[in-house]
Amino acid sequence: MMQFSTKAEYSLKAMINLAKHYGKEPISLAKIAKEEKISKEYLEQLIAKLKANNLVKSTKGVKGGYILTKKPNLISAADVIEATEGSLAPFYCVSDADARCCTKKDCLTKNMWINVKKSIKKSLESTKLTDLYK
Amino acid sequence: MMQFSTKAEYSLKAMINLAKHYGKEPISLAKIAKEEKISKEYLEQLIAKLKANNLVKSTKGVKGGYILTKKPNLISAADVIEATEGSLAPFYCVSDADARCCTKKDCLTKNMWINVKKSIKKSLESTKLTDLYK
DNA sequence: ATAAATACCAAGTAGATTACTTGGTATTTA
DNA sequence: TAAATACCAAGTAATCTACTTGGTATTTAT
Repeated sequence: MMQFSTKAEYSLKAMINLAKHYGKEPISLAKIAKEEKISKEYLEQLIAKLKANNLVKSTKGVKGGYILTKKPNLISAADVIEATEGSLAPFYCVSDADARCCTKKDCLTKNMWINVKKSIKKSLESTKLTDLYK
Repeated sequence: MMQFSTKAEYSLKAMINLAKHYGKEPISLAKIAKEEKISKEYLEQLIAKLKANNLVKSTKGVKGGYILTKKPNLISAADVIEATEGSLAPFYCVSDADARCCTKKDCLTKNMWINVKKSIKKSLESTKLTDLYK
């Protein structure tokens, strides 16, 4: 089955948590993990990807933690999910990472996957962090 | 990564193969498998699902094989992929099979997944077998 | 200075899933 | 009666997910 994994779920929860505290002091990973009921050690790996994609920044040491790099209304679900899942491509032949596919000039099936990918992207890009909490 | 598996790929290939021969004699699984370069034994499992979803019908014995139950322009990619992949839901909380999700009355994240699912479905439902070959 | 709390990093692992294979039985036609 | 087909159930190797384990580096409070 084609389903986003808990990577998408957990990273969205973490980003929503940070969005709610936007403008305040950094929040530690331990606090986010506890509040969102996610393994801290696993979330660590996901937030590393969010940082690599410039969605959060960190400060070390006591009182350290994470904050968003941008206002919550400027970060989309697509940004978050693409960072942690790696791609929004619903099929390998339309993934940037894995572009092996049929060699045909104009593959009709590939065109279909391109459309599916576009529609997924559109949905997720139009959803901002601010749309995910009230 | 959220990607459809080879189940979607193989079953689409098989159905396109059958669509091209629509109205003629049944085609054997062995022939489809050979032409599409798919393991016959694996394809057997996939075509069983297509049959269970009433997309193909079979005749046994020598000269036996498979034919489509409907005209190729009446069968969508969504029909085929849903039959073999099990669901088009991009996240467990919007899957019919697995409806466990947050207990909140109006979960904003769930609403997002509902929209994503709808847009995937729309793309795949609008693509008929006849759109996948010329 | 030192201890505590934090981020950061690399490698290992159990369980689930995918993509098959294996070894059959049942049915139909030549 | 033999061959070709569909149909069926169970086993399996490789891969992926969702972690865990065991550290190091940095910063603040005491």
